Amino acid sequence: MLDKHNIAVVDDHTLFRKGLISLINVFPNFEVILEASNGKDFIERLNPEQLPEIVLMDISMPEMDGYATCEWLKSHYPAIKVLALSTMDAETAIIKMIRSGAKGYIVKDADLSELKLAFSELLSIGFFYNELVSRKVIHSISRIVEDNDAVTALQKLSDNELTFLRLSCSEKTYQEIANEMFKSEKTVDGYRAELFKKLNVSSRVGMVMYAIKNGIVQL
Amino acid sequence: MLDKHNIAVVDDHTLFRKGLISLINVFPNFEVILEASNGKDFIERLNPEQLPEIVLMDISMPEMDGYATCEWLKSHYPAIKVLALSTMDAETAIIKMIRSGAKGYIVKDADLSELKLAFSELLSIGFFYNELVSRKVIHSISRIVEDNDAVTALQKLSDNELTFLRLSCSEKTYQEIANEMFKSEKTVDGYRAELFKKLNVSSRVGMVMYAIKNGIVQL
DNA sequence: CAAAAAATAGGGGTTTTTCCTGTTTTTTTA
DNA sequence: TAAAAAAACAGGAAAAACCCCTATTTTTTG
Repeated sequence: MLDKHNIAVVDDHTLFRKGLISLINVFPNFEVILEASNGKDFIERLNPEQLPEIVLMDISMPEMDGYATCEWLKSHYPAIKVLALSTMDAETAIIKMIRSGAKGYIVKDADLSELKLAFSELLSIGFFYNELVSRKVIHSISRIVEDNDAVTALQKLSDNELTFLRLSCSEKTYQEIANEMFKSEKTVDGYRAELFKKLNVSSRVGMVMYAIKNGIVQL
Repeated sequence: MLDKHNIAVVDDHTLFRKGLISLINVFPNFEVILEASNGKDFIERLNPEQLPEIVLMDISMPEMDGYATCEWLKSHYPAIKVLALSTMDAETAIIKMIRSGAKGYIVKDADLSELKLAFSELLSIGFFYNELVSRKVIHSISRIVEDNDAVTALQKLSDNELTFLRLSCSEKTYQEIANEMFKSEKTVDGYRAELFKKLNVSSRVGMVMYAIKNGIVQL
């Protein structure tokens, strides 16, 4: 009788999670021992007596997203391998997830055989990067510096800058935004200038697109 | 021995589709008889000898999306009930899908019992709208006219307007866009004015947000 | 073909955005 | 608590965006 490998599945979409689990449990040598709907939930449920070897983790989740959870795992349980699972094949998401410590990346429209392959590779050689990911990574090497800026920029925005940025994603004039924030128009012009520098943009449109791209505002 | 109800599942994310199918097949009175990765694929596989009663359909898919497929079904097989399945709980998506003929809407983070309930309701009373959807629908009633504009506006944009709109989603000035399009700045100013009217916006930022919201440009 | 519609372009104006340069006020920190 | 740093505010000016009106030219259509 063989020892099954323990898997955890973290995804906020219940139907997807349940379905994935039922698929994995059909594999003869893998078993899902833990499921959670987001990073916070996962950490709470994590039992040190029975740790998973592989965590299948979605990127975008409420409460605590894939990046943060991956970072947490890296520092608390470095032996646990994270396989990032996402609909996005966006370069930035892949890079960011790998930076956060993910050992592999698989898109949701992959097929079962690829998932199985990913599991095996993770257990044998410790990582799994298919062609898609490799291509994206190679393509991004030239842009790593900018990406880095983009990733860290978010943390450095002040509350006022963030509020201003959100309000700018509208048809309001800066004058109207100033009124809404109970600030002088010259003050918000300062926020604008600061944001242009921090986000590396040169127009309000660029700023708005940055905000949308990085989920600072939702449409 | 009971007759199982036939279900079709249309979703481009293979893992999700396969998982969902394995979940549904556990239901004693439902059986998945058809799976497809997008609308076009679905129509090709559809066998008039054995039609599904319910089609679980994703909204955003390559080749042919949920809206178009739903419209096609409405005119070709009006008896088949579409249950829209999406990660988005955006009002516009729900409304648009219902307009296209979907008989129900369920988000991907619903749980299994809700899916089962949706199936039963579809078969018994012909539709399924949970509170989430109802709330969104009610909230949108006041805005149906505008939504209607938004839905139809897309078809009415000329090639030049579309090109201009896409180019506007950048930090280029209108002058630069005019050069790129080999048009006078006054001409593109005309496109701008026309787009403001058609999209019902009053600033470039509003125009850009419309374009992003409606998938005219991708980030 | 002639009328209508759409695309192109211009003139000239106001408002908003962008970009300088500063000063004053508040907050942080050594 | 005094110095330093950060935030708020401001004048002025150029660039860009926005707006209204008119006038060709091209395309569509009855």
